[in-house]
Amino acid sequence: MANNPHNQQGVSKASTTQHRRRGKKLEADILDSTLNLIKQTKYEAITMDMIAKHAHTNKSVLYRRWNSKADIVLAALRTQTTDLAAKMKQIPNTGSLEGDLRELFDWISTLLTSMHYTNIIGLMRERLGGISMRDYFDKFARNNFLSQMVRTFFEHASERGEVDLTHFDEALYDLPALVLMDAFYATDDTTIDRSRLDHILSDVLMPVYRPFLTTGNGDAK
Amino acid sequence: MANNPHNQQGVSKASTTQHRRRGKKLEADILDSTLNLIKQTKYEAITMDMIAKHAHTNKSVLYRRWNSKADIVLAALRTQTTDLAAKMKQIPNTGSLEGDLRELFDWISTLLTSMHYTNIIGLMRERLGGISMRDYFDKFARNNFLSQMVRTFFEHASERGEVDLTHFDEALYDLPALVLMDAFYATDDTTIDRSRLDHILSDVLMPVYRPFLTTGNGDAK
DNA sequence: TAAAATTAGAGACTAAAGTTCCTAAAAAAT
DNA sequence: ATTTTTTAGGAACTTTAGTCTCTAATTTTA
Repeated sequence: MANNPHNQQGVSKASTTQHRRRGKKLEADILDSTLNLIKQTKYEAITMDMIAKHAHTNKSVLYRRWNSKADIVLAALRTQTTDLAAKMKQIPNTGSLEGDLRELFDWISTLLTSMHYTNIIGLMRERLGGISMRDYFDKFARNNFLSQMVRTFFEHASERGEVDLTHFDEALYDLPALVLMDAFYATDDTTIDRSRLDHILSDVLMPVYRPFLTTGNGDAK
Repeated sequence: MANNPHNQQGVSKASTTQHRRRGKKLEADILDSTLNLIKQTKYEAITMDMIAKHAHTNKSVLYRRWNSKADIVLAALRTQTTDLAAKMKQIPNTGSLEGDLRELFDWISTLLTSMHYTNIIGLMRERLGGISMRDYFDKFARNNFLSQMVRTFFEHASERGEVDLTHFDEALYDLPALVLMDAFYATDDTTIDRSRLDHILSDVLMPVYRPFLTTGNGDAK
């Protein structure tokens, strides 16, 4: 009772207790710290204690909010992608399926090359190498904005009569996500640059989608 | 010197030292044990000590041969797939691309439904949930026999003049592996049955590949 | 067949994820 | 303003992957 280790009587309160953050503010700070760490260090090299220390908090605080290291890192990354998705504001509507897709790819390219995101491929390949398949599929590959957006493009194209979806299987909406994922993971290139994305769109995806276009009559060029 | 814990003088040697296995024999036993374990328990619940104990050996023996838990489990699974790949003996050559693909899918179906492999999807989705993307891509998705075989089918088809590969991108050889992987991981179904595989081949892959067929003249049905 | 080189097996050790329990701030309720 | 509820933060603890070292069995070499 007499000497509680916390009552170092007289020592300026600045160094002892700095106004505890809680709720959203604390959470935002933690994710921000995590993001900073993942920009500098690869996933495997980051420890939960590091994240906690970096955010001036404690491991138990982290586990109260997220279930695993993968969860917290993915959550941190998602703040960024949803941020940028919001910036993209309205869904592309150029009047043609290919135009819409190209705008989406432009945007991905911007996302990847913009200052903040140059490392995102490195991130995915090197730093997120330890993230499990299950996590990846659950949280990124399916039901993500990418596949959603592609689906919307096709719906618009269908309304315009540009495309015939009679024999178009649902699975084909996920193709861009799958092929991009493949490109991110299965290559040794350090960067996925603009030309690489162009290649994927022009030579892989469009050839797949083109046969579903109803260019004038029955068969395309 | 007098009482070395190992010299329990007189105790039948059967219980003390049972002829140490080494080399290939030991390795085969370990992989076999691992396979047995993964059939019963999910990946995350298996420990290296369990594997070692199960194979009546020691953890250090495991790490002498494989670099990680993922490695040893993948190695164990691969013994099975390469086993079956060997049984498949010659590459399908039915005279048509679709026929060849269908035979490959038949074979995958057999693999998945045969006694030994009913659990392989559960394995992939539940028990291998902890395997990293990187490991997966490096060791399964790319440069695997599946993509290789698809490539061969297309080469044969090209030789027959059945298909025109001028604008066919390399990435499309990997499509079956990617789509199957997606099906394995991103669904909540317990089984990938025959009809599911049929659907993937008929409604997803064939529509993608068909436009490259040179059925008679320039454009197909 | 004895000596030398390998390699299995036992077990201690390290590091980091994830858990638990406790104390003390901060916020909400009275 | 005081009590109650919630939640942050500290720290010890458990588990398991992965490392390291030592001893003894097996194989190879001479």
